[in-house]
Amino acid sequence: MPAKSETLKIADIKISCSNCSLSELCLPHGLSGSDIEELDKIVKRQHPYQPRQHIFRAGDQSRSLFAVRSGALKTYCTTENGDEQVLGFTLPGELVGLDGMHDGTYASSSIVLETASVCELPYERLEDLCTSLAGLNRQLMRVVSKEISTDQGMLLLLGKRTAEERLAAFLLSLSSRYTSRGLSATAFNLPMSRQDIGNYLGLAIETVSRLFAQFQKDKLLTVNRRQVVLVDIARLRAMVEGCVARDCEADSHR
Amino acid sequence: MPAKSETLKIADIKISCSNCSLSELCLPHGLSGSDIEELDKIVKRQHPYQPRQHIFRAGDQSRSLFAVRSGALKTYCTTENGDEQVLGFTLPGELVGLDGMHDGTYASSSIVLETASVCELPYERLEDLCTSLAGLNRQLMRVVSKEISTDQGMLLLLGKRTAEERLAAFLLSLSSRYTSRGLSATAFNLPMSRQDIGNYLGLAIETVSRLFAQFQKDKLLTVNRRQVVLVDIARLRAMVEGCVARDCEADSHR
DNA sequence: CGGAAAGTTGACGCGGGTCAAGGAATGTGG
DNA sequence: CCACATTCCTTGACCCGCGTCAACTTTCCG
Repeated sequence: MPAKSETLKIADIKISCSNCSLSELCLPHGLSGSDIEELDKIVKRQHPYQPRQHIFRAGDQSRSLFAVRSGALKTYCTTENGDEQVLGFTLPGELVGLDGMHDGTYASSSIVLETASVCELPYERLEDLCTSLAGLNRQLMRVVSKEISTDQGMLLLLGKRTAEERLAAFLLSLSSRYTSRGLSATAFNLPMSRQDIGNYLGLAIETVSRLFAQFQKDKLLTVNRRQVVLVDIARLRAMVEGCVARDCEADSHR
Repeated sequence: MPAKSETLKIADIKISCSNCSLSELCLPHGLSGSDIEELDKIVKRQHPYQPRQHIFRAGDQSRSLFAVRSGALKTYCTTENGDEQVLGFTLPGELVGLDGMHDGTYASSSIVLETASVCELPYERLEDLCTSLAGLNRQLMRVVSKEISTDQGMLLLLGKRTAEERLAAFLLSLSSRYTSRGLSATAFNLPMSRQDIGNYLGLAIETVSRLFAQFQKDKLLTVNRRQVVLVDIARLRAMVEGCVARDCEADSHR
């Protein structure tokens, strides 16, 4: 299919790390212009992935990191029982596949929730580039280190917080992530189902549904299926007040 | 105190990465002999830390990774409310401080549970070394990536598992970690209090205590304060059967 | 020896899981 | 464009796992 590769080339001309609006959130953050161009050379860009397509699955040979340019992903793993644990949601500018570097296979799976454009970064070429660009190496470590901090924040949430606090924290996290992408802090669409939210927060789907209803009754937000408008962010913040780790509020500053 | 630095020098002669029995679990894993010697040169080794001493605290300027050579650490963070979430326990051969690399301060605190010898690895020198030793860079990524997988395993445990399953999984994890350090898989001392265990597993201290009693009644183990003997590992395994992620059982293979 | 910290055990109650039923939105084939 | 199925979401009723409170014992340490 020769037409396909031509389409790809045309796309490549238009899209690069240097003109990507997300570069400040993504790997290029803090790199010099020429370093970004080097990085850009190893990025593979493909046709958009459709909902329910997998970027990779747990157990697959792991060869690449993936940066999301648009859309939304869900990362999860599966137990031998067959039940699923949602590990996180990936928004534009964020990376997935970090957990595949330690033993050659991915430990989790990543599936598309909303049609997504994704940049693929082969480990091997990334590694080579890291030896020549110290800044890239440092930035990669930062991203990975931040991932660890985020996961540890989730441990706190799951270990200590009530259902109410968990949902409030979840909504505020989404809100601040949308904000740093230039979107509304108060009105957004949830890319994921109640099922996914409940699974992620360690709650039954019915509990999530009831909490949305209760939050609406309490005039904290309005919600209609996946459309959410946060009405009283201050009170939502108050609910999770003192529930986030000190010196760990990375999400809210960036 | 000139005698002090002499003591250190003598210790340095005796202890190095190349003769460390933990090198296979630690950063040197997979490195060549000469690479290990390079790594060894940047390691700072200090006097043992005593129980209740901090290796670092959340919010401190972060400058180093730390590798535990003996003893045991607890890593935790604190909310603004003042309550604590235990994030993990560090045994010999394991690293702490990975979460400090992304913004120059540690996101968590690390405190000594049992008198510990610790090797300090300054980020800056480690970074330099990574550009010349590709193997070290790769190994560092592996360690970090594994940390992410481990944390995500905990998310599953906290999100989906009953109190019983959590404690069983915790004991089995300790058992396998002791095994890979050449210690008994069945008889060991817990380096941490019931408080710490409960906090880590998202359970009340009373629940932990009751579960130990119940496990003992069920002939799964014997326990006397911190001395534990796992009597029926097979049944303990059965309890967490299907509760661990597929393709994620890193702990049990190494 | 005295006080504190750590651990155990029992009684009780609530947060949130489970089960069940039904409505609303979306997809599918005729 | 409609009938039907399916998925997603909501709401109510029930109840159990585990947190909370309290009392007591044992160990630790100055």
